[in-house]
Amino acid sequence: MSKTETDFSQRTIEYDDLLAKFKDLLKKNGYKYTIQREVILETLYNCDEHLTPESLHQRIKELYPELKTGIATVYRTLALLETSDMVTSLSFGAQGKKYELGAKEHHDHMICTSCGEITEFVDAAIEARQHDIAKELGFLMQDHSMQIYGICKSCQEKGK
Amino acid sequence: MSKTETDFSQRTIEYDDLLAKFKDLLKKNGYKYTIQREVILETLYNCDEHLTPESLHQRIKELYPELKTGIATVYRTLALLETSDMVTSLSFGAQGKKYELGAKEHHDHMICTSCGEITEFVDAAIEARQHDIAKELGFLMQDHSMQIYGICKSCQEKGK
DNA sequence: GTCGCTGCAAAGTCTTTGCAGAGAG
DNA sequence: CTCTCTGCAAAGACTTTGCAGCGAC
Repeated sequence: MSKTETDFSQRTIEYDDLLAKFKDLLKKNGYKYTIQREVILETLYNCDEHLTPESLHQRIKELYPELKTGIATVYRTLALLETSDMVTSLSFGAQGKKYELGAKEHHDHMICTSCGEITEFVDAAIEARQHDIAKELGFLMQDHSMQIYGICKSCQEKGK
Repeated sequence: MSKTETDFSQRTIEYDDLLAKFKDLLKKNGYKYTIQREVILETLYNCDEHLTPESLHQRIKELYPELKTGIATVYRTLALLETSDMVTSLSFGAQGKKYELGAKEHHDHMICTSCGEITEFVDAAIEARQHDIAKELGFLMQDHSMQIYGICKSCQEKGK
C-alpha cells in the first residue's frame, strides 16, 4: 500500500465474472435466471452511489422501460442478493436502507451530513484493531462496518 | 488507560444532572416540561439495552401504567432528544431503529448476530485513526460510528 | 409441462400527523 | 389565559404477501 495505510480503491471484479457468480448462485439454490434479476444486478454494478430500493427501481424503469419491473421484484431480488452476501445494506440516519454491491473490496463509509455524499475508504490499522477488539471481547468476528460523519470538502467551501 | 487501549466504561452523568440538562434544553427552546417527557428520559437512563420506540413504549406502559403514554409521544420525544443530541439512534440490519442515551462516553458497538446482544467499547487507536482519515479526505469530522458483528462468547458455547 | 418468478394490488409494519381537550408557564 | 403537549385515530411511507398468468428449464 502507498504512503498512507489508507486505500480508496473500489471495484475488484468484472461484470462478466459477477454475472457468472450470480448465475452460479441461482443454479446452486434452484432459483431461476430472469432478465429482471440480471437487470437489478447490472444496475447496481453500474452505479457508484448507494441506492435505496425505491431509487434502484426508478433507475431501472428509466433504463429498461420495456421491462415494467415491479418494485416488489426489486425488494425480492435485493433480499435474495443480501442473503447470499452479494449486496450489503446500510442504514444511515433517518431514511431507509441503502444497498450496495458487495463485489467491492471491504470498505468503510465517510458520509457528508450536508449533501449526503458517501465516500468509501479502507484503513489497515483500523481493520487490524477491530480483529483485536473482537478477540478481547471473546467474539467470533464475522463482519463490521464503520461510518464517519462530517462535512465534505466541497460543502465546506460552499459554506464559506 | 489500562493495559489495553480498549475501555468498556459507560455512564458519565448522574440522573439529576441529565434531567437538569434536559430541562435546560426545553426552556431554551421554548418547550414545556411534561411528565411524559421526563419518564421517557428516565426510562432511557435506567435501561442498559438499546431500545426501539416500541419497546420503550412497552416498558413505560409497564412502569407507569397510570400515565397511558401514547406511542406518538414516544416518537415525538425521541425525535426531540435526537435533534438535541441527547440520544443517538442506531439502525442495525433489518429491524427498525434503536435508541440509546447519548449521555454516555462515546463508544462503538459489537453486535452478536445470533442473540442480538450489544456490547459497547471504545478504542483509542481506532478513534485516533478515524480523525486522521477524515483529515486525509478533507472532511470536517462531526461524528462516527462503528459496529462489529459476530458471535458472542455465550452463543459460541451454546452452539457447541 | 412443471414450478418458480413476475406484476399488480392488497395487506402489513412502522412512523407521522390532525385534532380537540388537558395542562404547563 | 395562552399556547404547547398529549392521546387517539387516521393517514402516510415503506415493505411484504397473495394470486393468477408468464416464462425458464
